[in-house]
Amino acid sequence: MLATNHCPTETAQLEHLVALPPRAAPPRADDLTRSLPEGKVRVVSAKEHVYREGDPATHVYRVEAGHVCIYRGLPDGRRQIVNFAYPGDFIGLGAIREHSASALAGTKTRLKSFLVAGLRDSARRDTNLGLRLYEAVSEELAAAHDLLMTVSHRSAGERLAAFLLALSRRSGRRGENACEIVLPMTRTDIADFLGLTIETVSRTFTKFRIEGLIDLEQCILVTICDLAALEMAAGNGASSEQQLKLAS
Amino acid sequence: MLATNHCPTETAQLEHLVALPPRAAPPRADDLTRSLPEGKVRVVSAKEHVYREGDPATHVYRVEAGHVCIYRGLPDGRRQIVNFAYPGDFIGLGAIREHSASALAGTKTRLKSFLVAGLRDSARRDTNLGLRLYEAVSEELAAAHDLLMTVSHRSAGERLAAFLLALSRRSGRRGENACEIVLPMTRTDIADFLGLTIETVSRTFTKFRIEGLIDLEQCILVTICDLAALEMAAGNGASSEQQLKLAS
DNA sequence: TTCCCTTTGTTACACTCTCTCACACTCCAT
DNA sequence: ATGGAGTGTGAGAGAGTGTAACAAAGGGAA
Repeated sequence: MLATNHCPTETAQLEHLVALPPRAAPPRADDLTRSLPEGKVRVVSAKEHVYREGDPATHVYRVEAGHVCIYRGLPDGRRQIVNFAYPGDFIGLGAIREHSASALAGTKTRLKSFLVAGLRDSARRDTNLGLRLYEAVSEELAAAHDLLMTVSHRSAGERLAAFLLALSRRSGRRGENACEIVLPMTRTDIADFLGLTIETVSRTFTKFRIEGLIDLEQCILVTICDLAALEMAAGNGASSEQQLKLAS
Repeated sequence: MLATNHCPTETAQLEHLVALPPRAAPPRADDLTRSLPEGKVRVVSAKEHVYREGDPATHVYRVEAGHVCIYRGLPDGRRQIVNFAYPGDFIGLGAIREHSASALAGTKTRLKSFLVAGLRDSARRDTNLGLRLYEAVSEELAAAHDLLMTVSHRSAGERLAAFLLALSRRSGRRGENACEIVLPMTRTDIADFLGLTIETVSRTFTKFRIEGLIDLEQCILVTICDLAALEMAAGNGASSEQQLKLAS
């Protein structure tokens, strides 16, 4: 094993990989904000919470740069990341009175914040906004069901493969290279997303590398070498219907 | 092991347990239907689909009697039940263009159907309906996250205990006896909901019975003997915050 | 009714995958 | 330099699975 891919605290590298160019512009602004007053900018540093489970849901946010982990926690420390929010994504939408999940900035993150009260007012005036909110949350629901399917019925290899493919598709959708995936999140985050341990994630990465499915550099840059084999490993043999989706 | 709890096809028994008395009336009609024209009745027999994944989302339904399993399927047969819809619950709400999950009647089921087109029209007129739809789906999203947490990070015992407690709370909310839980669904359904195998579900039921947490009769009637111990088994030691919720 | 067949549930045993624990290594910040 | 955070890898343990066999109940046919 000549694996010399060791990972630095990712802030430094990611600042220019993620934050620098908004590339293909905020790709799908969901045009949710068009009916809203301009949001206020909020900057959150790495490992800092945007909001916590149980906080009153006063604001929703759109990620402008960086990335945010949305997660649920158990008192004993176990946690489940339910989504990684990238630039252009909204967070906090599903909250009624209080947030049902926590939002933790993975890297230094810039957000636009919108008042929930204003959102509801606008929804009462603009009859279409309510429907758009409804559709946005419906998409999140579908993504949650995808993740549920993946986590509960798939092996470690299938989960990681599905995850990489989901990130690849997301990159593609954003006009980036779909074969070069930047992983701004740590192994711990990936493990908490896929319901595995970091050791299993690490081992599975290594396995994929040895089998020639992927290439790993600096442990944050994944290159997909054999897309077909990766899809096979994800269990998307015939029907590519059942793919892991990332609310994005 | 003198376990002689064997389960009949459940239709006969359930017809009078579930369908007969709407008991405490459709408990939370979500008042979603008040702004809608009266829905048409549709009756679906046991093991028949209400709709399938991929079907165009033309209707949403409210369950009147019986119960419906909402599930996602993998081509190889593995499936994940995402919710059990009971009388009063809406199904099909989260679909935008086409259904993202299938709905299978577990027992003979009576539904009221509502046209999606009509729903959207009404939402454009009644500014509050859109928001109520949004909130309904948001609740489903929170329930999906609960299930995700349960399935990915909890042991078999914790999962089953959390499931029984969720059903118990649901019964309580409906004004029924919270300690006598009727299980209209099969072991297979429970397994597919909790991400386990039927053998493990069966073994865990037996374990709980031996430990005196529950009593089993006819394998469809569960009596909670030791609520505190069951909550302990579910991992709800101190904070009872993290409970499995059933969208209901 | 009785018999047969299908469906559903229970239990035992061997096996497998993942987790747990342990330690080494790299890079970065102090 | 030193410590901390993040990652990679190995050995052993354990929870859950898969296979298989059996039991019980219901439905259908005669």
